[in-house]
Amino acid sequence: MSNLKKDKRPLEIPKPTFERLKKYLALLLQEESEYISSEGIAEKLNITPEQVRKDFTYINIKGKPKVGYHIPPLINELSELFGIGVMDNIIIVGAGNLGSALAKYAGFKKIGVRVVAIFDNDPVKIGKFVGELSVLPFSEENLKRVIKRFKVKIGVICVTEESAQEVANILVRNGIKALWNFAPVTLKVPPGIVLENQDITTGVLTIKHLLEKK
Amino acid sequence: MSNLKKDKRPLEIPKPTFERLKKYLALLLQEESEYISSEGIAEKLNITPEQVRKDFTYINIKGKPKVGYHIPPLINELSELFGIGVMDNIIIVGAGNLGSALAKYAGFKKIGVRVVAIFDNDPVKIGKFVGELSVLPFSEENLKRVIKRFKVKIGVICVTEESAQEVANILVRNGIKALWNFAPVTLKVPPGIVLENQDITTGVLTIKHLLEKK
DNA sequence: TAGATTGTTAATCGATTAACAATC
DNA sequence: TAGATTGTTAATCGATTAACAATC
Repeated sequence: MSNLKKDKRPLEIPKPTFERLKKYLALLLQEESEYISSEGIAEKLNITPEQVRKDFTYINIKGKPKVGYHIPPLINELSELFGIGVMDNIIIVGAGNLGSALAKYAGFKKIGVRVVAIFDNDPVKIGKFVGELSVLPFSEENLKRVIKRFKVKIGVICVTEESAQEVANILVRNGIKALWNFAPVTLKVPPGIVLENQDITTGVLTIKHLLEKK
Repeated sequence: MSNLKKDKRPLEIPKPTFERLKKYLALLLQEESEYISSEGIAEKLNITPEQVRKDFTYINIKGKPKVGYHIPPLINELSELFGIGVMDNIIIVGAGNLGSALAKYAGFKKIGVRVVAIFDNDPVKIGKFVGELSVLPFSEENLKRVIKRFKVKIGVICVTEESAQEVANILVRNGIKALWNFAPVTLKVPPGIVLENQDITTGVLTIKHLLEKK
């Protein structure tokens, strides 16, 4: 366990800090140099170096004055925080363009994620290959088998908004513990199930708002 | 202009409020009833009704005690805030699965966004149709022409991380004012250019972190 | 050593929550 | 009218910023 202060009280990472830590990790994974200063990080993310240093007090790393932070251990520490060391098998439901894009996404490996199956109920898509995976029919038997065999905890929803809730129900019923939802719907899930909505349109709303102000 | 208080001082919408307003809008667009209470909204988004009411003080709407908020005017007000009334033409660079998914995404209309062109430099993809659009060769001439003709201000980057920065440079050079970046890279853009990074992996990091704590 | 950069504490700022009055 | 729900002000809580001491 890493987030202990000297006095041994574990401390909760504030939400905003947590979000920034994700950005630091993404940035560091791209970095090629060996060391980086708080200033270096701050600059690329449009925040202050003080912010960066403060955020780092929540994880167990030390920088060197005059040098900055050694990147590899920093990546390790952040990786541990996000549970990247443990490889999680995930399944994707919906083999449309979005589902296919995710199934083929190369960056998952770096963050401890492996796509083990992709499902669809469109006969045209079933059996076709998406990257190295053949599209499986979305039946409860198939689902059950895959989830059991690969100990899958995370299900990705890439279906239409009309089917999203039903798919969510089926996944949860078959033992999925977390849903990563790309459909533009507000899903209802039982307590204890982790739900992460990845609303793809929100970004463009921010852009429109910013452009309007000019 | 809508965000004035009684005393006519315009007031900045706090960032967290702004983010929630986006969620309210997404939710309301799915809603079928005519009225909704702060409690009704709060429940679906796992926040408190007080939060919702407080947030609404930043926009120009009034609810009715005992009834709640009338959804249509609420949607209008939020739409105005995000500049949804004005239709923005956007172009997509990269006709892979992700670019294609976006090009075909039906929900854009609702938020005042229209995809007018999709580019790629892969000869295999050029000329093929993605929805109703034929993939255009990614040349500066084509780009210039489309941007001028459709008054395009927003460019979407759906290319590999290797080409993303170069594509960004070319878009900006040809008059694009805002970039919506789906490539997992930290782009550098000149001041004045709006940059919105849509890092698709961040969601799963949150999931992994939450699952780990159990 | 001098200087740069980290790490930490204190002060400020801003957002959330609580309480309650207004109102349909 | 009574009751429910909004709207707003004040109190609390939490995050950011500033200042500076520690250290390589």
